[in-house]
Amino acid sequence: MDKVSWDFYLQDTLTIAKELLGKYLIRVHDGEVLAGRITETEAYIGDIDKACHAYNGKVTNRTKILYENGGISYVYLIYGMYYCMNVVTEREGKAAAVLLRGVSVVKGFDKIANMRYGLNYKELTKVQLKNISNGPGKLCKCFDITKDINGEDLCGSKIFICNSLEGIENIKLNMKVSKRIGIDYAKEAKDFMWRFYLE
DNA sequence: CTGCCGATTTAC
DNA sequence: TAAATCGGCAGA
Repeated sequence: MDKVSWDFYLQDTLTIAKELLGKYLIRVHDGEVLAGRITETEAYIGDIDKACHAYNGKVTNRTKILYENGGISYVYLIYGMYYCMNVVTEREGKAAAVLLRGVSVVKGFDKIANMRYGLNYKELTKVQLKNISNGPGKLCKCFDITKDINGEDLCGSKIFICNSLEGIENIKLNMKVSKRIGIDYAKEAKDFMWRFYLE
């Protein structure tokens, strides 16, 4: 496995958000390898972004992790019932991250189907297949990403990202750019074109 | 301590 | 279109 190295995460956040598309999120769960190809991301940059939890230098127990050196995870609970996973980016002192909004499953099908729906992969309906991991809360459920993954080293062995996977073809698809989702409260920042996805 | 609210999902 | 559901955060 061609694991992404620590220095990748110190780059500019928008660059990382785009570069993450097509890479593979790997989760090692009870010794089993689960993998998904990243298809959708969003950037959050504290300095200028009212939608960022650490906007304008805000530091709380939850957000302090966003100020650390890139290369760790930031997982938080939203709406009382779903987790969202972010990749912390840039150098220590700058609060920024990339939210993972969608992946397509490439490895660990049965385990993931069971985690998500309590079914075997072959039992899933067309609709369930289509919607299995196409949202931030959904992919966290698929990969069992909860708050005990918060702060996890992305160069460690529990969860990390790879450029390529053995036996998996790297498909090249077109990248699209748009406004971010679900942040209507964020004034002018809601219109930033910081969402990136593969067709 | 109280009360509001959200980087979502799903079912009605 | 609305309900589910709870931790973080601000204000008192």
